Parts: sequence; structure tokens; C-alpha cells
Amino acid sequence: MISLRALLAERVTQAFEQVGLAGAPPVIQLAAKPEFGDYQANGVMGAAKRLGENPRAVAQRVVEALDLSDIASDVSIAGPGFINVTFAPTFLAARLAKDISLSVSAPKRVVVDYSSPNLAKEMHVGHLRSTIIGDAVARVLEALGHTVIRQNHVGDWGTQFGMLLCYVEETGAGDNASPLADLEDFYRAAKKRFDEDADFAERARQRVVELQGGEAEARLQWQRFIDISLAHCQAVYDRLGVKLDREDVHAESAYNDELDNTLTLLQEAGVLTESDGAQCVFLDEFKGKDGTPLPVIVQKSDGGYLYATTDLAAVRYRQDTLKADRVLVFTDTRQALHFKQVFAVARAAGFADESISLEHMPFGAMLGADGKPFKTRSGGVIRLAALLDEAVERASALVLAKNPEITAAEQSSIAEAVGIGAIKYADLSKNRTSDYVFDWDQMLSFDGNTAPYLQYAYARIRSLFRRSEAKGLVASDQSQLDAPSERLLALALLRFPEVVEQVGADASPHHLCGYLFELAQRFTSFYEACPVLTADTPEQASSRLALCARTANTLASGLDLLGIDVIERM
RNA sequence: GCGCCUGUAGCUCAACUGGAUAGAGCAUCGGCCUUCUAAGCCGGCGGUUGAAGGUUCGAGUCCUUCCAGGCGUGCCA
Repeated sequence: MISLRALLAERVTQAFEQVGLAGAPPVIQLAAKPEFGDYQANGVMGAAKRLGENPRAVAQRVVEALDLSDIASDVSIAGPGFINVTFAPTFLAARLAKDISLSVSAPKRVVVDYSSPNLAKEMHVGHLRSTIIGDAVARVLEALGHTVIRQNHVGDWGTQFGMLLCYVEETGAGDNASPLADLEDFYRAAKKRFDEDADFAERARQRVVELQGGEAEARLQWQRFIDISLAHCQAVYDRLGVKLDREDVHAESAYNDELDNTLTLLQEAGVLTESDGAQCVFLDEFKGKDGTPLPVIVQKSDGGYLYATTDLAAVRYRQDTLKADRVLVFTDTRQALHFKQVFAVARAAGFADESISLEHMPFGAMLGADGKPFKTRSGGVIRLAALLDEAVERASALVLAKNPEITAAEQSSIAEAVGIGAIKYADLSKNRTSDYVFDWDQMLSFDGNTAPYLQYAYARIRSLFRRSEAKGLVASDQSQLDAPSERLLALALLRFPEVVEQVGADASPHHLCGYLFELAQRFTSFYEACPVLTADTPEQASSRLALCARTANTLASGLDLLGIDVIERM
């Protein structure tokens, strides 16, 4: 079903055409203030400006041509040419009675590249944002009807694997998984060996050459290591409720066989230049120091390839094999220049044609409460598994404090949902591109724009339904929107599709979070003002139960799109 | 040096891409529980949107110049 905003846009656009403003955007927004109505159309002012006409007069003509008699109770002109629209309660109620299904007019094939940890080490907090945000966006795009192809572009190739393989062989960790239980410790120990023992370092370098040359024993050991490392990742994904599995892994090494060919194709496209022994692509749009050309190096002077080469091969794979219309890559903002270059080279070389949209979706760093990069007290990286353990522990203590009579099993399942949900929501609710401050107390607070607040709102509604069922009350097909808080709640409920659409368009889950928070606030306001079980009449109770049911469904759907669990009791 | 990003209430963040009097939460102050979970609700306080110019009916948003911070910038990823 078309969203309220899209419906208004359609109507206003028709009116524009009738009064000679064809092509002008209607600019539909939520009303800035309740007294202005529900939505407003701001397009008249821009259009009048371009025509050199009086905006109020133009607005008058538009309103005369605008037919909203079936949906609006009031349409008025205000200020320099705002058109304010108030929906008729009967229209809102009728819409609310229908299922709101998410859909998109032109479904696409969308590659979502996210998480993509380096398998040499254990997952740490640096991987959290990509994993969580990418997963939420993938879920949203899927829900809108797009075909989503998840790509976990894990780092499984490179010089440090020689070091790790030697150490695996030395410790026998490949046969017995226990020394690899903590990959982070294992990496540090191997690094120590590498730094302190020249013989070991030499063997490690030799092992890389053997590995890259395809030597069977080296490949076997490497594969074992990768399997163990991926199992670590999978455990984190499963605990986080992230929809990634082995099927989605398309590792860097998967492009190994395409790298020579990628270089040849660049050569054939005529974009390749040798510089200081390295193979480079120079594009006019990238300038370095003093305006000198800035290269994208695709082959080192020693013949080795770089991650630019791999990423170029990945662009080809995603266009030619995966047939993607759109590619979203979730990495931190430090790689912005890299992807700008890779995408530009891909266009220049014809790896990506005009039909495919290549979008780097950057995100900022996670900072500690002190505003500095988020580290352990000793300055080390924080393992993701440890972070999740701490979240659940903290949530568990809170749950117990609020509800001492709870069973251990219930405490545990609530703590899991609340703790994990809190971490994910804290990240998702902030603007993706800026850095954000990681704060346990803030994210686990039951007040404010947090996962626990939303989960609590949901649990209250579920509790209400347990009681209403006991009393034999049933939700009606349609709600009466008499009280102001009922009307505000209804408007918020009907806004769900347009918010999800926006999140899909610009990969901004924080808009969905903001929406769900407002929905929950409007629900609790309604809930305080409008008794349900003790309503004046059975009809009123049923009407309000319908609003409650719709709210519960919307909260659950919205949180599910964010990858956050709801709970029946708190 | 050059490039990108950021700068909004004491703190954490919004502001639907140029719209009306810049909004929430936390903190703080004050109300509301014999009634559906007070893990809640209602209200108050709090702002020269880093600074100064400019563009126009209108600027947190766009352009210029500064200031502060972060990141990047030919052979790591």
C-alpha cells in the first residue's frame, strides 16, 4: 500500500500539472507543528520562485485544483505558501484497518557487503558497526522486496597468514582446536614469535610464498585455520542475531584467480600506467600533493597485488556474475578515498556500466566515554565476544534488580535480548557517518531512545493482551480515533512504510530508530490517557485493543528490521 | 601542503536534504501510583547551531574565509 506521504505527493503533483507546474517536486513533509495539521506540501514556494510569481497566489491556484475531499478534513494555505493538510479521522481509521505491507515500485538486486572481518584475528569492536548496520540495511531492503545478496568479504589472504600457519604447525593447533580458542591471543603469540625469532620469521615468509603458490600442505593448513576463524565469526553472528552464514562468505582469496585478468583488462581499457615500477591508474579527478596526479596502485613493483586490485575484481564479479543493480559497501569512513578511487577506476575501465550504482556507506569510529577510541583499560582491542558477554551480564543484573522473583531461565533469556539489543540499538540509533560514543549506562537505560525502552513498551502491550484475553475482550476491525492521543498514535502507525522506504534508500537505520521511539512514546501517552480494559464501553475497549495490536506488530516488525528481539515479559 | 569528515542545550543525539518559533533523551526542578508493568506519564529550566560574511521571501542545512578536532593522502588492508 502506498504511504501517506506518497499519496499526498501524487495528489499534489496532479494539482501542480493542472496549474502549469508540471515537473515541480511537491516536497511533502510531516507538519512542523501539530497546529499546522498532519502533513505539509512545501513545493509551491520553490516552484513560484522559478516562475517569478507570487507564491501565495500560486498556492491558492494549487489548492483550488487539489482534490483531497476523500482523505482530508482540512486543507489550508499558511505563511509564504505552505499547504497544510489535516487528514479526516474516518480516512485514518479506514487505512489503519488494512494491512500495511511494505513494498517498492522497482525491486532491484542489491549486493550488501558488510562485516568483512580479517580472519587473521578474532572479531573486535572495530567490526561491530559494519556488521550491525549492514545487517539492518540488508533486512530493510529485503522487507521492501529487493533481492538482497549478502557478501561477507572476509580478509583471508596476505602476509600475516604465513606467520599464523607456521605457528599453527609449531603448536599443533590445527589438529587440536583448543590453542585457537582465543584467536586474539594466538595472533599475539605468533606475532611475538615472528618478531623475536629470525628463523621463525624466515619460515613464515617462505610459508606465504608456498601458500600463494598453491602448495598443497600449506593450503590445507590455511584452510583449517580459516575454518576455525570463520567458526569464531559465526558464533558472534549467531549471538548477535546477524543473518550471515558460510553461504554469504565471499573471501578476498576468491578473487585470486581474477587478479591477473583484472590487470589485463585495465591494460586493454588503456588506463594502466607504469610508475616507479608499479602498475597504476591515474585519473584526473584525484590529485595528490602539489596537484600531482594521485595513483591507484593495482600492482606493486614486486609483482604483488593490492586490495584495490581485489576490490576491482569484486566490482566485476558483482556486476557480471551477481548481476547487481546496486552495491552497498559498509566500511569505516577511513576507506572513503579508497572506494571513491576503486569505483572511479571501475567506471573508467568499463567494469561498471551506468546501470549499476556503487555506493560506499561509511561509518564513524566507536569512541569510549572519554571521547577517545574505544579500547580496554590497558589499551588493547576489545574482543567482540567479550563485549557481548559484558552486555548480557550488565543486562542480567538490571533485570534481577527490577524483578527479583524472576526464574533463572527467564532472567537469562530477557538479559540476552536486552543486552544484545541495547548494544545494537545504541549503534543503529546514531547517524551512521559520525563517530559515536559507546556508553553502557546510556544504552542500557530504560529511559530514552534505547532498545530496553522499546522492548518494555512491547512487553506492556503483550501483558495487556494476556489480561484482555482472560476477560474475553477482542480487538475490533477498526478503531475510533476520538481522543487526541489516539489520533497521534494512528498517524505514527501509518508512517511506518515511508520510514522504512527512506531507510532503504539512504541506508540510515537511525531514522527507523527515531520513528520507533516516537511510536513508543505516543503509545505510552495513549496508554496513560486511554484506559483499555476499563474503557467506558466494550466497543471502546475493542477499538483501543486494535490500536494496541497494531502498535505491538509495528514495534516488533521495526525491531526485527533492526535485528533486535522483542520479549513477552520484562 | 592538499583532500574528506565533524562541530547543534551541561552530556548523548535529532532536525525527513532550503521551510514556519532548532527538537528528543539523560541530568536537574516540580507534579501524577487503592485502577491495564512508575522499567511509565505530564510539565518547567536549559540555544548567538564553532566564528564572520554572502546568496533569498526563508539558512543548522548552499557559497566564501577563518577557528577547533578527527581521518586520509604511490607500492598494508
